[in-house]
Amino acid sequence: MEKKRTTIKDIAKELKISASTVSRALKNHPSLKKETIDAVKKLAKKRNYSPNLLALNLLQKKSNTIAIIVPEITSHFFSTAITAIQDVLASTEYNIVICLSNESYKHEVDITNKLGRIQIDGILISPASTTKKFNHLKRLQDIGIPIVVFDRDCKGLDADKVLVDDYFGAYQAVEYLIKSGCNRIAHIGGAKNLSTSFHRLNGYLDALKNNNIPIRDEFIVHASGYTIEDGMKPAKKILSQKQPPDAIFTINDSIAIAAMRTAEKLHFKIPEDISIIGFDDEPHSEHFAPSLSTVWQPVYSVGMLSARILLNHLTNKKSVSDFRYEVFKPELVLRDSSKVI
Amino acid sequence: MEKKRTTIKDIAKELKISASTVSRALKNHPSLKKETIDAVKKLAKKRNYSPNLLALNLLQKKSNTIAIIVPEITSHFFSTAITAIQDVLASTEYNIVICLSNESYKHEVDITNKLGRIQIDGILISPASTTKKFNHLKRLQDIGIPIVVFDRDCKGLDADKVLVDDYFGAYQAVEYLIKSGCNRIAHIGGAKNLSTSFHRLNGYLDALKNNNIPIRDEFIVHASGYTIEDGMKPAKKILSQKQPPDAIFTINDSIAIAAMRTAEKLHFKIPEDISIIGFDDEPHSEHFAPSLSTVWQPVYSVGMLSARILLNHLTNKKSVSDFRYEVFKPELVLRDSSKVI
DNA sequence: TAGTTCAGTGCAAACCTTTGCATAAGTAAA
DNA sequence: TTTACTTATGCAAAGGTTTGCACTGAACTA
Repeated sequence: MEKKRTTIKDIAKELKISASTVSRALKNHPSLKKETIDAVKKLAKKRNYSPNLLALNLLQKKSNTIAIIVPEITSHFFSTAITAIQDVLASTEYNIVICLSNESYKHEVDITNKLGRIQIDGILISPASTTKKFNHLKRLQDIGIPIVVFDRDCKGLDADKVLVDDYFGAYQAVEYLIKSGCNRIAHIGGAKNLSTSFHRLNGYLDALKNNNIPIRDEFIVHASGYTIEDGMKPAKKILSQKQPPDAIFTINDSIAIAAMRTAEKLHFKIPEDISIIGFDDEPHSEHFAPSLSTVWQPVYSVGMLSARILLNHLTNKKSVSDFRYEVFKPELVLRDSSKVI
Repeated sequence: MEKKRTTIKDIAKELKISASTVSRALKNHPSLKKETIDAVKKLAKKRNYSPNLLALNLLQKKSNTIAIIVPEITSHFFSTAITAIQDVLASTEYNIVICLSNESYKHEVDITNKLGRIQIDGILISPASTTKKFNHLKRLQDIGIPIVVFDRDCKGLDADKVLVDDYFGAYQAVEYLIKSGCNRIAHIGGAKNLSTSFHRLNGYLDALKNNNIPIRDEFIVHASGYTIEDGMKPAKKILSQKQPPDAIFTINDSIAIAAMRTAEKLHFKIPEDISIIGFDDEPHSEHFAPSLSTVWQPVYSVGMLSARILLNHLTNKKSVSDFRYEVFKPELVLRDSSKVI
């Protein structure tokens, strides 16, 4: 039933020459007779020959494959980052495997083990929110696999890093809220040990401090995930207080939607009674009711640069210990969910 | 610098036994002495041995890898489908490569060629909108690679198929519009040769016909892509006619947003002056202004079933010629962008 | 004692390709 | 005619693992 794939040996046998000659002919080796080369190429085409990459991989001890490890792909951020990476890598000979950790440390470890076994060439990773140790990544570095960390930092791991200045983004957003007259500003944060959450929280805190606004613990809540659904409970908790806030800065746009919907249900007017600013600037955020003020991130650039850095490592193996640390600046995008100054 | 990976040979040499014995010991071969097995396992653990999958792949002539080929991953539909597939495949020994065709036939062909070379085990595909011929897929089937087509049909290709009843979804939506009193119903469609666009268009047409509503060519426009941006021009074209429609049924939710925004700009009231129904039911669609009526698709189920069918083919190789054809029913979800009956 | 059986292990081939070195035939120079 | 060199090609090893078959030595049977 299944046709057997044509191999170099088949061609060699049919042409009554050796496999090595066939191999060289296909590569236009200069010391071969032109007729031999032509004959081989002709037959190769006729037999629809394509090299068995598996054999090559074994020979070269590399799989020509790059892995991307991300917590999920349903959010705009990661799907866009992956698209950017793919766009850069498409023109190279590398295959791409995309692995979803599902925000689980255990999954992530399993994945990295698997990747080690198939002799992956390089890794681009944004760690799971539950990942606190990075031994699994160090192990891979130890056997010579270059790793580029993007968006979510791996504190303590020496590797190339392409990040976004989350602190700056948060600071800008909260400072704007203050300037627009808000002084009871709440924050719905994300998973606590994520660098992104951490820096956004700090940006929020510092903006308050530097403007002499008291920090209230009851105004800081953490969402358990990143979907609208995940934002509902924290939003309710914040908004149903006796003395509710007059602004909310959220960890991402979906949580911001949750906050907006909850605010509406509780008869707050946006932005008159309460301003809301998100983070990410998803393509849809402009079209919510009201349109969402948010912090735009240069996702595509993050993805592209990460891929380029990895590619660089793979091409010139020399500068292994020389890690790059790149930080992109996000931008505040003002729309109708926040007051005009 | 780079530590060399421990191989079976290394262990054999150190223990002064043969590589075959080591191989068997690691697999608990019954004819081996218990002490041998223990000794091997102990050393293997100490040396942090992990099998070289590249060698195994070559031996077994398969890569233990399944490929997913999709046009893009930034939309909710495909990212969710992929997540579903990944969820099913995570517990198996298969690796997953995700390939983006970028809606380009040429890309798709390049991808399939590449996949053939790395001896992929199976493929899940939703073809690009520009793909009309399927020889590239047939070629892979010919060398024994099972293919499961999902969501977007490949007309003329014999393969397993997991689809959504787009005709039914469209018919339901348009019939509802008619029942709610609309009789000048427009349609913004998608890429013309996609099965999904085709069936949704037909559902639209038949609903009109069966209710004796004349079909107007000026009410049928095709968008060039699937983003909000792509929907702006078609929406404007339809809405700026002297005798504009009183309802629009769009190929997806993003185009529906474009229609809503355009309608608002032209001072139509939704749904009083014009009803709008989309397709997909993205997580955000509930939160637009107004919340969007749309057709929900069982994406996750589509992904899961596709993966299961492929897995089945890989486990019991026997029933190769027995293709499955599964169609899921979508569901109309009514919100505020359409009138209440 | 010779023959049989069996546990335990090793050999070598196979998977496919690449590549350094060797070899063959042929040509040109001495 | 011999030497030296060129041109064109082949041999064999390497990469890591699996597996059918063969082998060794010991224990047992007749």
